[in-house]
Amino acid sequence: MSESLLAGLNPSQRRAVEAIAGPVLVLAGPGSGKTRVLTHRIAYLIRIVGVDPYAILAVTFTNKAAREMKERLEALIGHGPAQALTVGTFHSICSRFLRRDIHHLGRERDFAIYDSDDQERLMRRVLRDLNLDEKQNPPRAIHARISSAKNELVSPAEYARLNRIYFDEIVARCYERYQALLRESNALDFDDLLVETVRLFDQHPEVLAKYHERYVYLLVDEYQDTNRAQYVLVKQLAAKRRNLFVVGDDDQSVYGWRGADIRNIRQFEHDYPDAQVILLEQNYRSTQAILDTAQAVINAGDKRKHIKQLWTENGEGVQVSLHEGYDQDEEAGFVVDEIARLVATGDFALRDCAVMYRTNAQSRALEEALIRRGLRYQIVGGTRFYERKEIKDLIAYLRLAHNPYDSVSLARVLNWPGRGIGERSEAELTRWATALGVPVFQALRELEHGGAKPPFNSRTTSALLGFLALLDELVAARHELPLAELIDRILDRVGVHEALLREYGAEEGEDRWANIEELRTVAGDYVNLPREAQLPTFLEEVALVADVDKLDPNADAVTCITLHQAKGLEFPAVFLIGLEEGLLPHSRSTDERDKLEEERRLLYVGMTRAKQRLYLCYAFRRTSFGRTNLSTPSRFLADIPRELLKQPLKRGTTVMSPQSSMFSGRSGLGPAGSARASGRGGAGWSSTAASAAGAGATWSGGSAGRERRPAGPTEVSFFAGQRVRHATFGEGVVMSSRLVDGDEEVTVSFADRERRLLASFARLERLQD
DNA sequence: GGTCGTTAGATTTTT
DNA sequence: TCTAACGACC
Repeated sequence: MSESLLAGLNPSQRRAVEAIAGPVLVLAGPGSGKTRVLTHRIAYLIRIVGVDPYAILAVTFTNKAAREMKERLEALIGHGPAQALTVGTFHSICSRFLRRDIHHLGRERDFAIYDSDDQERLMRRVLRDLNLDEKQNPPRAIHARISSAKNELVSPAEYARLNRIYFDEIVARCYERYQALLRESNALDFDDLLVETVRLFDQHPEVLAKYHERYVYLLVDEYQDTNRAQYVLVKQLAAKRRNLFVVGDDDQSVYGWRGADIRNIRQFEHDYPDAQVILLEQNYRSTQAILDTAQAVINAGDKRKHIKQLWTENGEGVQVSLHEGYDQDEEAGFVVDEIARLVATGDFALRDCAVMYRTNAQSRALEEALIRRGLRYQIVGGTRFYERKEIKDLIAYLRLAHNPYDSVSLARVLNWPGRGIGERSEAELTRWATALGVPVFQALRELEHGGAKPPFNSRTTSALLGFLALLDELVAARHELPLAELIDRILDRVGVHEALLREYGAEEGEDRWANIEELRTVAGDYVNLPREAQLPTFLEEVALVADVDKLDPNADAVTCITLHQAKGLEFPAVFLIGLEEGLLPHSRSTDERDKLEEERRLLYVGMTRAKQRLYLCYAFRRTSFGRTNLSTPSRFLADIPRELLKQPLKRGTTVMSPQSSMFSGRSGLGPAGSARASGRGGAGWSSTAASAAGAGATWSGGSAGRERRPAGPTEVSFFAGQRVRHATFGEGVVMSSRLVDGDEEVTVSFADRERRLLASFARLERLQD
């Protein structure tokens, strides 16, 4: 047995599998077989060392990874033992712990889990309660601060103590109130799942001891993306046994914005001085050509402590391609054509191809091109199923059946479908509950008993009582019915179908109803669980599923996915699109070095997803927010030696300026390449708006024959500051000018206001100063 | 209290 | 370009 578990592992992987005791850090380059190491190590512990699977806890980054790990383990150790393992994300594992032990913190186990939408709604209520203006204090911004504070394990009291700017004082007050309302609603938000677990272990050593007793071996995947709270949690759990095995790659740390702290992995040896450190450098995924290109990008970044030298026996492979599209549509057209071509060769299936991008918005042009071409595809993310209004409304009813104190869900459906409880009455109800110091549900109960004098007229009162009766009925039904039937009861009793038809008309109403039916089908799968467990399990899974979890690897379809979600996946052919300044690196990440480096790693992650073919694409101009702008190729591209890239030249295409030797060679580029390239896009890419739009741009159309060349001017003829006269509007000053769809659009500030004019029509007269 | 039309703002990335 | 939120009306 030992043979088969270790066979086929390289010496480093083998060391990692066999390093049983004490802390171990595995720095695993992309495609170096870390999943294999994790699963084989677990199997090894069970089969060879004789560890009870019950004593093993493994943390993965997504539910999908957890599921796959379990599946692989089933093949290695059998169904029974695999089921006894604890495998999941930090959030799902914490949720499980808390369902069991949250009563030690004086709370109830039926808590609801608030997602970002719920969190924002609750924050709105907080602002209203505190009489703060939403415009001046954007709920999302405040919540973002609170979320970061939680990730850093900073409590409301501590936050208030930290003397800071005025805004923080507001945040502190909101934080306090926000937590109070969560508690009143018997709810936890995503961050609380971690924070409360840490607090539980901190305040109740006897509970932690129980977990110490149980979990002898800890494994954590994607350790580079852990935040402070997760770091502390791991430390708590590992404190006694110290059998902590973490796997990660600081080159793939891309969740800094979510509180992930790259130092957790970089300082592991400092935290655990006796740690064994194992580097996995052999890559089994990609061709050498892809690896070289990816390493050129990552090595041009900041210096790292452990520099991995990735290598592979996979052979050189096909050169990485670089492609400039005329605009996002042509870029998408190229990608789609190329996918069709790859598939036609018979070497690739649709499922082998993935297109990756920085922002979800980029998927639109792509989706259109795929539809036009008739290729099957699946888009990960975007408008998520569980975020659709009708789905969230139905789930709100389910959550109320589970926990009627859930104030966000209550407010959500209080008047849906409309039952005569308008905005006014809702506000009144909330204010009344706040005054009484009770949850809204409790306030409704007061109304029923005619206790404290309620501020409602008789019509509103009876509407509210009708709603309360409905809630009571659902809460009762929750104990009597299996999940699927509970849903049917809600749909029927609430009149969801009729409401949807009334609200959206026949066509859209039926579409939305189809979504409801889909949810109903999903719920049917829970019938195998004990009746009492069906609803809570369902709600928890709904709350904690990630989009990527639903990716179907068996569907024969092109995968469209953000770079973040692509982490951990691999595809034979990968297209990275939108490699432009402002997009990657994203414009909000260019002002800080750390953020910029994270963008670089993001590109690296994307590139290293590719097994055989990698295409790097950018567009010459791009429309966002309905405005078209010329774009500059990403500065990171300048870090790739030109000889590593193949630029598929197409008929009649000369890309950009004559010196489109694109890369001025790497000589002298050094690690500061990004710094040098900043602002102007790098010397090699002197395609600033002016030169690209100017004489140098000998662009003559996209791929074979698709004529998209602008017929109008190729460079702007008006400049900011210039004084002009218009026949109707009089004199004005040019604010800016740009090329749009073959014309020049000039923004001019006239006496009354600013106007956008097309140069070809406006006949602007240039005035001398 | 519900409906319609206008407008400002939005898009980083997500458990 | 698209959406949610707001204000004017019924």
